[in-house]
Amino acid sequence: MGAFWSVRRRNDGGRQGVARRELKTVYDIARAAGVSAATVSRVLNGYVSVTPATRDRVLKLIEESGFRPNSNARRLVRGYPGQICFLLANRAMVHSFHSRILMGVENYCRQVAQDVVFATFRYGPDDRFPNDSVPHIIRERSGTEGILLAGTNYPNFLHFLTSLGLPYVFYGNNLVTGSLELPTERCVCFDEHSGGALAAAWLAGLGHRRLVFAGDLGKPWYERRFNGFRAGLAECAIVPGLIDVRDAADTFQLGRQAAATLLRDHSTATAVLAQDDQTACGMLEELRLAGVQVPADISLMGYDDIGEIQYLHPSLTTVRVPKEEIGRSMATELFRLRESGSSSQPVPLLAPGIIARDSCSRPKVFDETVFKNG
Amino acid sequence: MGAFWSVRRRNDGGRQGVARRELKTVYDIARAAGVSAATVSRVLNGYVSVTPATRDRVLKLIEESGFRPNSNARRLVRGYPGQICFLLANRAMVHSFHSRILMGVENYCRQVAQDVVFATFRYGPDDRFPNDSVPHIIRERSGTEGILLAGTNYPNFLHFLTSLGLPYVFYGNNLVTGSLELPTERCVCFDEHSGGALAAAWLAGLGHRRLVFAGDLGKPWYERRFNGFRAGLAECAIVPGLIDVRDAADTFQLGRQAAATLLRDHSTATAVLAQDDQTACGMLEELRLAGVQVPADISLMGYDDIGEIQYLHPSLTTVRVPKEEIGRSMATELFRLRESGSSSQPVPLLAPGIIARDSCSRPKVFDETVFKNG
DNA sequence: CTGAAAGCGCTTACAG
DNA sequence: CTGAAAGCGCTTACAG
Repeated sequence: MGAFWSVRRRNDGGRQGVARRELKTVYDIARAAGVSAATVSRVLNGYVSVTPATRDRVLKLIEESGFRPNSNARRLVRGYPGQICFLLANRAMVHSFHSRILMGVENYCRQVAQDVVFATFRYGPDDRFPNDSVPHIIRERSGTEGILLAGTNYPNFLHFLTSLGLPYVFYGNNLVTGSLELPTERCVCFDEHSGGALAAAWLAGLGHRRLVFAGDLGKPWYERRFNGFRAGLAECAIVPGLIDVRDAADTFQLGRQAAATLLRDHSTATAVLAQDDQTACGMLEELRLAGVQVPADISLMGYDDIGEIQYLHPSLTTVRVPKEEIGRSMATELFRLRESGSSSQPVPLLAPGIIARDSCSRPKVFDETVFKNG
Repeated sequence: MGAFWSVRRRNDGGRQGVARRELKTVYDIARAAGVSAATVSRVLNGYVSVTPATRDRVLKLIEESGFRPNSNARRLVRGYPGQICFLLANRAMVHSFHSRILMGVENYCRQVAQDVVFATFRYGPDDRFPNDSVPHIIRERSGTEGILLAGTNYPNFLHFLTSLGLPYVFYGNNLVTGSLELPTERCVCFDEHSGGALAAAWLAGLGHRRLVFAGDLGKPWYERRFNGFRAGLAECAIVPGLIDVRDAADTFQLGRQAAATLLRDHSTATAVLAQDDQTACGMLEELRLAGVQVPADISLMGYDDIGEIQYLHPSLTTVRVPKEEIGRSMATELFRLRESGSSSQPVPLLAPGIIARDSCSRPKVFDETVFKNG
């Protein structure tokens, strides 16, 4: 084995940058090419004001020697960091939802040659932030263009970043503001309310008249989904039932509890919107155990469109959330912030959609009055 | 709303670093404190050779002004990057498995005050790597301490990094070497073979005598799992059946196909080890559709311990893979590489374990001969 | 214990 | 089109 892994380290003609000599700085290249460091720099940066002959000579040396410019020197002299920080707050893991946001960020940054620093941070809504408690990248200046705040956040940390003069953009859907309104500046959101309304329209369109929302209204984001759902149904003169579960160990368990409540207290319901996909998974499980068929006996809809649910049986109809787009939008917004100085106009809300799969169908007892009233 | 978000930006006594004056460099601090920049630097770096009085004066200025040192200047002069790069190769997303590895990396790096740059990269096993095709952070020098290679990788890229003189450590389990042996240097692996053997011992211990492995042996990592499984069973004089499916759209579908084959060709089997958890999910689904009960009719075991499967019904018994530990080990190994110059000794294999849940039980027809022979 | 000075490796006016 | 020189903001021998 050693053989193979060594053998291939031989000089392969310079094509892959095996060092012919030690040319580590622009001065080394300059000396070898018989030009000044300034000229090497110009070639490196693609300035047109360089004679082709000179340029070729320098380029050849660079390629042969495998020279790569020192990024810290570049950043220091250019005055900008060339990096942004994706900060996942108050989460134990990169779950599939935030993973997609991260991918959106990374994809955009790759195109604009910016590095993405990944960091995590846990804090409470009333914490202060002594210097040694915050992520390393925040403790120094010019380490990052700014912060992309994902995960769950509270106003205290946003204020802290403001006081630091550190630009940031946050994922707004999971910001906990208490009784305060969501700020619209530096905030990237998708329209949770209209996602709920879309779900309402979808289920009502299938002919459902007796609908229920199942979720934890203690969380503002779920409350917004419910409000949208209710508003959407109001247009069809329908008032949804509500199963508000707040004390579950996790959202899957919450779903199971919600389904138990559903069977007990809402036995005439023909369709349910769960607060999110994971909750819907829990409900599906509990319904199965109870011998209730989805969608034959009841239609079940999720919210988020996490990848895992397409493999459920039945596959889950859900509200699509533009996760990659959220990431991309957060990144572009941060760079726009730099250009335009301080806070620009509010970022437009991103629009959700419906992913139709197998967990929703027309209700068993089709109610003609829907169309008479509609 | 605007009110709230502005109001809190007022000076809160300097505690949160609201700038009293513009003190942006060590020279500014030095002038204000009546000392030299060198002394400010000493305070910043915690040197003991500074008079308490001087130190306090400087510290006070730093705190009041919210001064943070320029990280690029520090890195340039110190000569090390203060960052490492987590490179996810040939993957469309951060799935839960790699997400846990990333968390292991980030957790460790946070403790040692290193930033983690997250990047993705797609390439083929025969690609060359012209400068503009590789991730930005690789194109410059001193941008990173080295590369942590996760995802699926091929030797050509490792050789390329070697030729660049860029230190790296790779996640070995998903390295595709063709017919070549896995290198042990710079390689962090968990012991896939022994995970398979553990699964074998577990199932045999439950009394199973007719067992099957379901997976894609075209992938070396699944082949290693199978080999371990077979070796483990050999100790009980059992030869497992094999369902080798190679043409599935994804591992879930692969599982469904495998289950169909199982029912058709291995109807006497009492236990199955799936190549991974996702495959087991597919099998579980297909078995359910066929009216086969798990574990009553057949025991089913996964491999990986991804978080999603604990909510399955029945919850899935699986092979635990130390994902966070893999991440942590990759990071420590990279820093060790820097200390000890070039390649140190091989990294020890990380050990898998068994997570016992509900999908495995004793076989319906308990075969006494197991104990007679064992 | 502290300061003056050099230096990290680039880029960019400023001249020519 | 090209070079000499200054400067980005730190840290670190070297003196004292």
